[in-house]
Amino acid sequence: QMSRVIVLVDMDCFYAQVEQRDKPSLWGKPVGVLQYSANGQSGLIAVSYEARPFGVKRGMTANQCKELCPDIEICLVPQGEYADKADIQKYRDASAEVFAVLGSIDSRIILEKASVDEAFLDCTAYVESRVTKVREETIQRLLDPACLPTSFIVDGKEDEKDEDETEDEEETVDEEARLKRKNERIEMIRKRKIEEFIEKCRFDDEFLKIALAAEFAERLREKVREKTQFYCSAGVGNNKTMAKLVCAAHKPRKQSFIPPGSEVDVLRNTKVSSVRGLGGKLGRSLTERLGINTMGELYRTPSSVLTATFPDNAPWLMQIARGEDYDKVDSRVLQRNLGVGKNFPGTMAIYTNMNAKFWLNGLTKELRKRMADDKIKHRRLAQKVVVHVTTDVSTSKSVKVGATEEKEGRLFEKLWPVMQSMRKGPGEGWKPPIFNISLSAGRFLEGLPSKENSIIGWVERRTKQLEEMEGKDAVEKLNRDAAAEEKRRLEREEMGEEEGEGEEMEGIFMVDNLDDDDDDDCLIVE
DNA sequence: ATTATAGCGCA
DNA sequence: TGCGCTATA
Ligand SMILES: Nc1ncnc2c1ncn2[C@H]1C[C@H](O)[C@@H](COP(=O)(O)OP(=O)(O)OP(=O)(O)O)O1
Ligand SMILES: [Mg+2]
Ligand SMILES: [Mg+2]
Repeated sequence: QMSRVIVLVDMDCFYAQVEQRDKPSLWGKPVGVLQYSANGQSGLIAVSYEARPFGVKRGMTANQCKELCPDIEICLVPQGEYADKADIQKYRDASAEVFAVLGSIDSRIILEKASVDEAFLDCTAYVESRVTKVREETIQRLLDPACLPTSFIVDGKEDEKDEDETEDEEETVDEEARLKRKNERIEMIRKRKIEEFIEKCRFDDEFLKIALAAEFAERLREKVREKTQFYCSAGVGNNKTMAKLVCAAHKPRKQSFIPPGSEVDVLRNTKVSSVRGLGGKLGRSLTERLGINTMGELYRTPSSVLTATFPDNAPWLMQIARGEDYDKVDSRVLQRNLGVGKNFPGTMAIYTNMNAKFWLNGLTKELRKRMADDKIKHRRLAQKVVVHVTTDVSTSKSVKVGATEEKEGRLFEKLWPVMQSMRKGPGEGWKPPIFNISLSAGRFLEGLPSKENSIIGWVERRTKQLEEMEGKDAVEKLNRDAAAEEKRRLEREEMGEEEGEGEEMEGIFMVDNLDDDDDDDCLIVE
């Protein structure tokens, strides 16, 4: 089949950049983002590039990283409102800003949200439409050094000759000058390789399509930077696996692409564990059972051996080793489910009925807030909530269905019995002890009942105004304010009795009236 | 390390 | 469809 052109965009030290933007004095400084949990368990979940040369790594405690990098600035992940837990909403909001840019460029591009900070883009249709343009003009444009200013070719021949540091013959006293000359040489090699690549584009459309996607990615990244202040990196390849792999080759603030046909060379010395899908048990068992450490070794393993050892995975493994991957870019920017959860490790485990109820209650409130946000923002309602309880040995899980629509206010009453059904022990105690509770809402039904439309309509009009006047941040806040109001409405409903439709409508009318008060952002006037 | 998501195979 | 399990950020 026709070859595809895939781009993977991944934000650089994403949460750290969010904190740097929040507090601009942190730009250019070593920054770590620390996730607390009052358990005393806490670790870094993001580390700025300035801190990485010190050896600071994700997972380290504040003390550990202070030892390696005394000047590191530690930022804390916000805490939840209802439960003593981390709340990463601010990073989701920042992610939404980035995706607004990614989705606004060209309607022919298929966009898949792969995580809070990365996206796959299928640019095939877009580049196909540009391959047909006058070739010489395109080539001249691409040859301009300003066209691919942060691009690197990755062909698997990197450590052949002068590419890496061949130490200077002469003894230099001036460390700075030495470094400068080294960088100049790296930049020279970079430019030469790009030129070689572009020259191939004259007669080879496969090369040209990659180059056009790289040009596109340069512009896209610049636009992300303009609109959000965040830097990112990108990888370009013929499939998701290669795009993702090559993105990591040059980071931060850079992008990389593979000359068509060099995939196997790029993979040759790649550790299996760094390939998407092989970072876990499968990759480990490749090493343990067949002694395979690199993708080159996997490539050379006879298919009979692979089939005998991994019958289910052998076909996929052989494709991936050849640099082939037929996984499609799935046009999807919204999450399929949303959840909250908390660990209770070791001695923090939950042993009592009361404690179980306490945490389920807090987590339910956090979930309900998320559901209210999602409802306003995406106009959809979760049809299913899953309660997951991890105990001693077996991780038990149970689900709960039921039209959650409009019943969010009674969520806890619904979930508590589900949770109790997982209790084995009688009386006050809870057996077996619980090490994790997580809740997740999903199976969304698109669209809202028409009775919802008043508040939605208000948000829509207000969104337009704010976008013009104040930008994306204000819009995110507006959505949350509206969700908060929605939540309060549900709480009133929960409190009490039948609760008149009148009061409800009144709240919304008041909101409606606010429309003309153009300087008032507040939704609630009670 | 902790807290999120997504997707697969099986019954 | 529910559940356990795997993989990833
Ligand atoms: N294991 C984890 N647990 C919790 N949060 C995580 C974990 N891994 C990553 N995150 C969060 C914080 C990261 O800033 C964000 C994006 O992850 P990721 O892209 O892997 O790293 P990064 O963006 O911090 O650095 P890089 O520049 O290497 O991409 O997701
Ligand atoms: Mg990243
Ligand atoms: Mg990432």
